[in-house]
Amino acid sequence: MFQLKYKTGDVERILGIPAETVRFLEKKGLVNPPRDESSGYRYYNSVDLNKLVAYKFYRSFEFSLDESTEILNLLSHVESAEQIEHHINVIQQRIAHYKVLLERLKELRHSFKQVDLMQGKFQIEDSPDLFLYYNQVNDQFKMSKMQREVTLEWLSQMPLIQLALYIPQHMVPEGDNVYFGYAVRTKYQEVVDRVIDLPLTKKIPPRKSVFTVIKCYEGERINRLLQPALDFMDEHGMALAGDVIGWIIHEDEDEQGIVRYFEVWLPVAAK
Amino acid sequence: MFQLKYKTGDVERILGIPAETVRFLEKKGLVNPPRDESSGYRYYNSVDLNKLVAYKFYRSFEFSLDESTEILNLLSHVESAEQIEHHINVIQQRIAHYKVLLERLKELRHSFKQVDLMQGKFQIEDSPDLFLYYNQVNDQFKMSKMQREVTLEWLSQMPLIQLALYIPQHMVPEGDNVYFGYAVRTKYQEVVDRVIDLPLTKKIPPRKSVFTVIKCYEGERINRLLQPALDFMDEHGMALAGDVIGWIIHEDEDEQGIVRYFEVWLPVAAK
DNA sequence: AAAACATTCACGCAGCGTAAAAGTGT
DNA sequence: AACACTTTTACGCTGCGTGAATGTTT
Repeated sequence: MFQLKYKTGDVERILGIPAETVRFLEKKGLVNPPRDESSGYRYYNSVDLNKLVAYKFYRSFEFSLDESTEILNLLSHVESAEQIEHHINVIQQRIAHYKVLLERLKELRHSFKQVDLMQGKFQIEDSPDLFLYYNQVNDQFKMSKMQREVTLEWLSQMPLIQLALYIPQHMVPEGDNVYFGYAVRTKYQEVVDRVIDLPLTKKIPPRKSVFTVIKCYEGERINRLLQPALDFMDEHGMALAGDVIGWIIHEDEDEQGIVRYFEVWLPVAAK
Repeated sequence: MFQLKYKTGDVERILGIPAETVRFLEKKGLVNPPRDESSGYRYYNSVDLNKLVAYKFYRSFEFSLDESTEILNLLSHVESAEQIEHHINVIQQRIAHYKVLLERLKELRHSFKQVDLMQGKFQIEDSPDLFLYYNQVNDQFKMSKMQREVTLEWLSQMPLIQLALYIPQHMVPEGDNVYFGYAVRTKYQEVVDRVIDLPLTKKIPPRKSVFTVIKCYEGERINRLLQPALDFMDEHGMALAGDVIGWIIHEDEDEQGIVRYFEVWLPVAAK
């Protein structure tokens, strides 16, 4: 009752690895079971089975198929140890990356919460400390070689950047010019290092501001929608004291059409 | 010199998104630029471009294409906020998962280091605290329905499990029986909870042991290779006091053929 | 003669990128 | 007429899984 050879289906039954997957892994060079001459059937032995298990083991660390196969078939224990060492770095970087994603996701969640909390309401707070760059004026994108290059550098820094807007003080509330681009909080130092010397990129220090959320239907001018914030300043003995910054939170659609929500900060000073 | 419409190539130049990718994203329903009737050329406006940027933004959080498209085109800001909330959980779980991987990788690194440090050397230490199951005796895999099911449950717990071996005390060094299967350290409580009541699964408490690394060429019997460890015990006034456990570290190939390294623990007591 | 296998092949998934062939714009 | 540009189509990548059509029987 000895059975030291296993067919593809046996492997599937014993290890739960689908037959076609086992054949696929053979094509990739992981195992190489001998064939029965006449039938073409593959016969695996216990070493093959354990190699398949070991393969699953390495794959579960997210080593690639090729890496796993190398470790199991090609590399000495010293070389494998180096691969593992390297993979430890990969995983550590991945953890670091996800931690940053998490922080940014929480910022994003905070922004979304502002929509219902702050629409039509006003609050005095320091504007975020950031660097800002724009490549779009109203509906028109800048297309010079230089602007393209700078834009690509900025876009490569997602998701640490925000899709930002910028309105010069003298365009509030009667002007029409709105500048769109990207912003990054200075706390994301690695991004700041990369954009700090780029042309058209400027530092916006935190300033005492009126913060609010703007609801902007299609065709409406953001500039004019800032009027209620100016009124709020007026009531509280303040006046606009600098350029407006902000960023988009979301685009919704309701019965009245497409609507965009923006967080905005309007710098203020005592009148 | 107004240009409010952008062709696919313009998008590529301005945003660095390859033209074919932009068309692909159209097929997926992210954007829907109008076409020039006669030429079939697509014309994008600034809203399209910003949607593509926003898409990249959400993708960089590892939202799927479908999720990103939903958030940008279908969901209200309240629904989007829920998606983000959910994604925060996803990312948190991913971080937790990678932290476990990292811990296990460091254990793996430690095992590989033992090969050069402990080959032919012996050390008294407590064996690891673990649960163990086997489904292979020498070269033969068990194929009963029950054993298959238990095996699958164990294999689903990778990479928290080890590919283990087990040698009954009376098989050392003269016997031939070696049992192969899987082990998990008791510190991985979530795995232990799943295997603790499975048949053929037994708890191996930590025991004072001789620890060493075995180098085993093909055809050699591990049982006999344990003799040096027994000699070491003898010299130090100890004797084998229980079943041997261990696990495979790696399979190498050198001039003499295929060689396997195992970490093994041989329980001891004073003679 | 049928049940229960095994084989190969093609196609599917995500999320694009690349290269080819044919048509268009200036 | 040259040349840059656009279009569609098909195929590649990773790591498999599924299903069909055909052949075998440890």
